[in-house]
Amino acid sequence: MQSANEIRRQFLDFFRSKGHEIVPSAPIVVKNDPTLLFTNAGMNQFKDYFLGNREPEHSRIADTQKCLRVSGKHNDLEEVGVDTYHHTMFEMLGNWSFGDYFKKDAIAWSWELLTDVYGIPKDKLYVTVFGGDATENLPMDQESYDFWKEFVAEDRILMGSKKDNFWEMGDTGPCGPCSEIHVDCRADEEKQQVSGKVLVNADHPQVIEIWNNVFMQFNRQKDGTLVPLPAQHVDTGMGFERLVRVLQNKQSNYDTDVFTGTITKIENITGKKYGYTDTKQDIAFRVLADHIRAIGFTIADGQLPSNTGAGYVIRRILRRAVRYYYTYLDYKQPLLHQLMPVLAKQFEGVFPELQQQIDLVSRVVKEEEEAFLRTLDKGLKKIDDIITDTKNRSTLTIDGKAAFELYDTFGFPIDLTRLIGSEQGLHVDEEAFTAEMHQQKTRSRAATALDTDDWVVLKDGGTDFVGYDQLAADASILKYRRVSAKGKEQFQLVLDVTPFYAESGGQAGDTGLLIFPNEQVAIVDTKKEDGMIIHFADSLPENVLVPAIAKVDSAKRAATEVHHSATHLLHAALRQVLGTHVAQKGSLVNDGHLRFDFSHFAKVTDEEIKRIETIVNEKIRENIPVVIKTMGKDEAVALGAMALFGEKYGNVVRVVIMDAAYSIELCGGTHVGATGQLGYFKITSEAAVAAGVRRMEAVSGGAAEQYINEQLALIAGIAAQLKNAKDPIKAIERLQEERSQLEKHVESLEARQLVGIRNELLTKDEIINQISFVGQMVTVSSLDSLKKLCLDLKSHLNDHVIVLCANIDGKAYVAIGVDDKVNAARGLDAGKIIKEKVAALIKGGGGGQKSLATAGGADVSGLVAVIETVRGML
RNA sequence: GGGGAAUUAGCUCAUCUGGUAGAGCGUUUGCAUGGCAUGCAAAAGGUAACCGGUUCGACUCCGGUAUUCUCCA
Repeated sequence: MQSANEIRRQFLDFFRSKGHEIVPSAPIVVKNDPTLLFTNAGMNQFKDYFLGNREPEHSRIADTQKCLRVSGKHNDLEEVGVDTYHHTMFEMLGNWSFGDYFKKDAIAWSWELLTDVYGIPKDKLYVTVFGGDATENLPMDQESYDFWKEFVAEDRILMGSKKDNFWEMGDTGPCGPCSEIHVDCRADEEKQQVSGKVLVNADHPQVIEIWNNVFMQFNRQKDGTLVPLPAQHVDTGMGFERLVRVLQNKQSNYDTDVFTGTITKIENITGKKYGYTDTKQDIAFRVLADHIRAIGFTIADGQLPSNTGAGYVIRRILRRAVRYYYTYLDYKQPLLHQLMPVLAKQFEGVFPELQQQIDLVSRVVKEEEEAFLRTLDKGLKKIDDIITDTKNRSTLTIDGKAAFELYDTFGFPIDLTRLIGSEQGLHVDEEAFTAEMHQQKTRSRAATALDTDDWVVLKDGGTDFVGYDQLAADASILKYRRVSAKGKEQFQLVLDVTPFYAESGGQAGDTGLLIFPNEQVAIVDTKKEDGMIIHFADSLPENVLVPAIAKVDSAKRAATEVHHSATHLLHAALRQVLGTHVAQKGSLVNDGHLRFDFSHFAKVTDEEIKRIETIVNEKIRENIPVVIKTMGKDEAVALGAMALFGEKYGNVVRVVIMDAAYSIELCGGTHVGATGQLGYFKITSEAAVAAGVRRMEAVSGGAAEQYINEQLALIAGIAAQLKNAKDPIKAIERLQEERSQLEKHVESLEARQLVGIRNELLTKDEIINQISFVGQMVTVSSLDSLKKLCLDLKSHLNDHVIVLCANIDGKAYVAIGVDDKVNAARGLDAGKIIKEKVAALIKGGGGGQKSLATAGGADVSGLVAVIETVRGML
């Protein structure tokens, strides 16, 4: 039996032998594309070639691409693991022709690979071709049909609908018919009963599509018409996991050696056995085997779990995995991180990025698991309360609102609530739960509602970016549009020539001015979208057709460049001081400061920070010229340039060098001319952002100078307050020490004073009707002391009624204590006495308990009457 | 970006509707045992995140700030 690794190798070898260039997988995490969080198809990284925005370096390419799908028509996260063939992360094998070969070769090669190389019996295969569509006026794909006829019996060539066999990238753009290959994996007796023909494209688990060949031959215009493309392309995708399942003759993707390694490991860890069935326990095995791949490779590509965007998707996948092992494998500690080494080893030869960062990834996963297990623990406590409450209300329905609160506020999974409820014979009010969920979604959408007008196109063409060399340029507007969010209106402008740097690689977008003959428009930000440089403005010029001078705010740009160059110096210094495991995990550079996230497993000590600062400042004083070159990627790597995990680089890269022996980085940002321009560098903070990831913030240039001045002013201020003590720190320590001693002293004095008053009051005890009565005016400093005094007296007198009155800062205060026995025998209640009798006498309010109550009021003259009134009640 | 929640002793957390801030673990001390594991007893430890308001009285109610958690986008 061929192993999965051999099968993958054979695919790549086969297409290499047909003249294809084999390229690495693009990162699974997509950056700088707001429409896509993850790579979800093999062609993603080649989109620009099909759109004609970029020229491919090879006309024939093949690869295996890491993809992730967590939503879509057939791929809901909650379904993964339940069946035997859906996945979150999967590999897509693909071969591409960019204006090179077309239908004939693509069809012949796919047949050759499947039947000759892989040896799939021909009578297991069916193919589909596009059958035409009358409403679109599209003919049937006769060409493909004819090419297939050479290999396949005609009754195995099926006609497909537009839905299944016509592929489009979007509403407009390249599109064309496609041809799929399906495999019938059923047993012979089943095949005799029902022909595989009718099961193709019918969601049968054993009759499955394994390969899709898309033939891009049209371009769809905005008006919906189709124009033949000048260059025709081939885009194919073969699901690797399915292919392996077919070749290894298994019923389920999870029975192939793509997954058995991790499943065996899970068996070892949990002591449970995988049983190939649909029990919850077996589903849990599949969920873990699937999810661990998605989690491992996304983190290796630099995306940490978080509470927004792509990071939130990873967090959800990870938590679903935890939920399954926690509930169905009865394993209550972190498990996923233990699988990571097995996975990394398995993919070492294909996707080495996981093995290279195995410590970091395992650590991040473990920490994330621990955090969620804590969340579960807290939720379990809360759900106990909810169940008790439900039972107390003598109903079997758990309040939907309560279930939602548990989910929404405490992150407790709703399916666990259902499960635990059902163990107690309860069910969740699903309708109310869904209603709450709906409200939450509506609220969020309303808050992020973005109203975008259509582009108003003035001129065709692309943008020429000149910002590396110039800070001003003559420019005219190519197109613009209005965007409004939450009542704020903005305009986006695209220029034919621009010196404005769009936010990228952590460097903030430029701001500046568009200077027209009669007016100026402020550019408040610059960002990239779909490869366009978009300038944000709060208003439009009167006449959008007039050329302008586009002028970048040069002071701000310069300050930003200082921080960007400082980031490179810092990165190199970190690797020198902490070790070469330090890799960039995120970066932010603007005119005010820089922020740099990097992998490292311990707090950076004060001493290390000093050494890092020293190195960077030495490099600044060396005044090293910053050399920027474009060169081949291989050449750059050979020079020792640092490239980032999870970044996709073209074959020609921009390299920033600050002393070839010190710092060489691939970077598209803008920099100072020589390091001396940085002036000074200072780290302002160091902290953890996630397991194994630290964050440093620093300032350089003018910002550093300002920072130092502020710090010095602060110290001067402190010293002045301390009367310029020689050692301010010691002076503060002494002050704190003195303060706490004084506090203790005052406390004990007061306590002693209260004891004195108490003893004196005890001598004034009168017996009235067998009740020990104390009613006196006292002098104390606070209501609290009055209360304490009353409590103290209570513990020294049996069968007591105590009334203490005080004038504190001109306000009247009363505390009344009644012995429990007196309360029971005579019905005297301190709280009631205060409310009903005392409060009115002193023109105030009050209350308390039966045995002790307090009141306060404005009228001090009423206090004598208070004592007499209570005496009268005995 | 929007909603919800949490913040109390060194740690983990109680304190039902406003009315005397507690427990377990840990720490210290003493006692028991030749020593250790341990057992018993006692003590110390609090600006209830921070700021403001309502109230006779606020850990508790209201507003703001900070940090953390969580759901949605």
